[in-house]
Amino acid sequence: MALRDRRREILDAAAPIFGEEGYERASIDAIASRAGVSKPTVYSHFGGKEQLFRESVADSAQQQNEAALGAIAQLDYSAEGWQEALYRLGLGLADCSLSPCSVFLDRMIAAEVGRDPDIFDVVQVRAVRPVQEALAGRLAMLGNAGFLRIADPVKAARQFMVLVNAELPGLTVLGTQRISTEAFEGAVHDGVDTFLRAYAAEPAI
Amino acid sequence: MALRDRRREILDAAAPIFGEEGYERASIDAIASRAGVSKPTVYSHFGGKEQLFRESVADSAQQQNEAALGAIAQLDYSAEGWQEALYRLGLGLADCSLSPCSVFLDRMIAAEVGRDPDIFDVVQVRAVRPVQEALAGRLAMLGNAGFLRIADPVKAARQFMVLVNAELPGLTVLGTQRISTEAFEGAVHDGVDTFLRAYAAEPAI
Amino acid sequence: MALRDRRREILDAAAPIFGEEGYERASIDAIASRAGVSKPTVYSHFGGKEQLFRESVADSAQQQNEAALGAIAQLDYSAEGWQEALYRLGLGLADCSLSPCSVFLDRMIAAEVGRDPDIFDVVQVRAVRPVQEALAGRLAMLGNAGFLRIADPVKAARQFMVLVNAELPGLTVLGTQRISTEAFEGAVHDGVDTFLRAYAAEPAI
Amino acid sequence: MALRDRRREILDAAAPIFGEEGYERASIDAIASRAGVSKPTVYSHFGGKEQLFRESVADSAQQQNEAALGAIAQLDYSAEGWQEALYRLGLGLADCSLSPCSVFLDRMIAAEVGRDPDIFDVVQVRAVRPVQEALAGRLAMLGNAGFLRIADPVKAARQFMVLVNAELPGLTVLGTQRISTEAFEGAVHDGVDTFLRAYAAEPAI
DNA sequence: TATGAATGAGAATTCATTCAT
DNA sequence: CATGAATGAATTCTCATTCAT
Repeated sequence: MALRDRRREILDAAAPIFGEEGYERASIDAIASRAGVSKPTVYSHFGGKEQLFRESVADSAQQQNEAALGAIAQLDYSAEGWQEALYRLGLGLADCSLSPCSVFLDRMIAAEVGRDPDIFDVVQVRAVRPVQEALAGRLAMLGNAGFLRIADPVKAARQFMVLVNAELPGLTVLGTQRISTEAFEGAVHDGVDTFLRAYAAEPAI
Repeated sequence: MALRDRRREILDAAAPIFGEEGYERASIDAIASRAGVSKPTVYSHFGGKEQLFRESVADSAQQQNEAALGAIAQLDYSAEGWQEALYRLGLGLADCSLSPCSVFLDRMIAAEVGRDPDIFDVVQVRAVRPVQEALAGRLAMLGNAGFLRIADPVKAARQFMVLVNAELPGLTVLGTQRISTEAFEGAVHDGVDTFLRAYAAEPAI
Repeated sequence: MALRDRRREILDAAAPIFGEEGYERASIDAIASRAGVSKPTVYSHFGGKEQLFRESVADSAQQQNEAALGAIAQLDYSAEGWQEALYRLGLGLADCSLSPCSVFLDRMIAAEVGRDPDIFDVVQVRAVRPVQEALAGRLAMLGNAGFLRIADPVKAARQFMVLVNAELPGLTVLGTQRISTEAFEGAVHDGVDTFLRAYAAEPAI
Repeated sequence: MALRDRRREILDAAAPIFGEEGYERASIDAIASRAGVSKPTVYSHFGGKEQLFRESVADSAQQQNEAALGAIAQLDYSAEGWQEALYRLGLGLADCSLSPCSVFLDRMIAAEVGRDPDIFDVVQVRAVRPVQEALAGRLAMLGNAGFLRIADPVKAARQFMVLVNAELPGLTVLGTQRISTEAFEGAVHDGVDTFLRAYAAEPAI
């Protein structure tokens, strides 16, 4: 039990420090101190900085995954509400992208992919791909239902993601600045709009 | 003469090292050595690591800017060729996004924006915004010509950019892996396709 | 145990190196090496060069204080021996002034007072003032006993100190050169002589 | 001419920088810049930092010497005014001791005597000894005139110097702090008083 | 197992000094 | 002569990592 708790405490301490400072600047000292344990304890649990980092990334990817899947699971594909639901889905996914956890992941893979290409795969496999596939599945359902005309649902899912997030990096300085709700919702709305215009079964909008 | 050359040599040495190692791991020693000068020479020219980094980012942004504007300048908006030209433009811009210079910029701003928020603005002002506006101008011309229906050209330009690049990070592991020409062109094509479907004046495709 | 020992070992190594080389030339490397520890150990115990220097100064002031107070405590102010005792006191205090510890202090405060005015106060409070006051107290006793005529004992104490030490800097090149016992005793004797002539209750000499 | 001027300009720039920063912290860059010349010019005139430092010390010793000799030369040894003149002499010499030039010398010899014992001799020969001897000569005249009873005039001169300066280091933090005229004159007065009591031909005071 | 103490390796930065012009 | 540019050497300081307890 204590062992499991220690691991969690250390991971919970590591993520924000890695996220804010980056891999190099993050010091084991700071992480251990924030977790309330001593440095050798970190080593006995994780083996070293690199492994701690990987586990931290994997852990954040897991959380990110769960949050995004949660948003997708709520998508309604009934005849009346599907468009409205797609806008809400866009908001949910965009919100995930601005979560500290996701901002952390984006920074880490950008910064460390050169040093450790594995983390890219880890995040792809644990977070990006499952979300894309879940989203693709939902879009396919809308296709089957005749609302959308979608040849390649996975590709469409990726395009949905980038359109929904198209404005956000610039507005939030890569997730480091807060943004008004109106600006946020407007930006997401525009992305979903374009997606709908491109994929609507009939020239709806 | 020597002065200008030294500066350039150092900047040319700094960009790939910062790009591959990240700010922290990049050592002035390595940069000086790659530039064929001694460490104090780097200091006398740039004052310190942080300033060198900023100048390196600004310099890369400039290069990125020029390359992208070059691609945009070639856009043809005549009646016959405009669609073909838009596909070519997509390829050109996507190619810019995979250039070492652009990969360097993306990694650096993602990784270092927390430590030094200014670099985000520098890149926005020097590279992102001018390109967006030039692209927006061209899209607006296509709108005026009656080919596209575009309410907000700047927004459309951003969406064009993200659609064209939607698949590339995943395919190239954030620009660190080579990719086949076919895969590259296919990915870009899909992005332009979706853009055209969303913005075409008549349901052309 | 180890902690206390390390501190002491480092302080004992630092004082002569600071004393011989001065603050700037003294290198943490040299101090660590002389103390038989590694550089980071010095940093973990003292935080940095400046703090180590201050602690070293304070430590030397403490030692200097104890040595000088020891010499003063032995002053006899009985009727028969008081003059002889005053000569011996002069020798004792002058001897303190030539101790490595005192030479170190004098050099450091002279050299570094501009950079760090606090060290002057530290030495005054920890070493100079207590000694002056102890000496003043003894001189006042000699005054009360009718041997000396002393209006301001603290001032007299300062004058006693400078008279006793008047010749020594020149003879010992500021404490860096050895000196014969005769020369030393003669120099001190002259200072005490003058003091006695100035303060004797009756024109004794 | 220009050569001579350059030397003077550099020496005039060097003294305050050495005095305020100490030998190690003083940078040739700063000295050259203050003198309005370039670094190699300093080297061509003085050969190196160490030599520049020595020349700077010798130069300051010369100035110190002249100032002190000037004060001594004014000593009146007529029957009526000699005591008053001795007080004025004390003030003059103490004033010299607080001059920037003298404070600089004191700091430099304290700080650098370990590294370069020659400078102690230079200052002794050029400044301390001539002043002591001039003062000794004047005191001897007062002895010959029957005002003072002085066995060893040089020793008496040294004692005069230390008594006159006894309080000043503590009051001025080794010359780094200003002091009120009253405090200054009082401190000097006390020193001369004690000197007079010790050396007066008759128990005058 | 958890820790206080210690360290080896490596980083940025500064500076006296020297050429080529 | 005077200088702008360049450098080799040295210094402070930090950090991941490991023992002895």
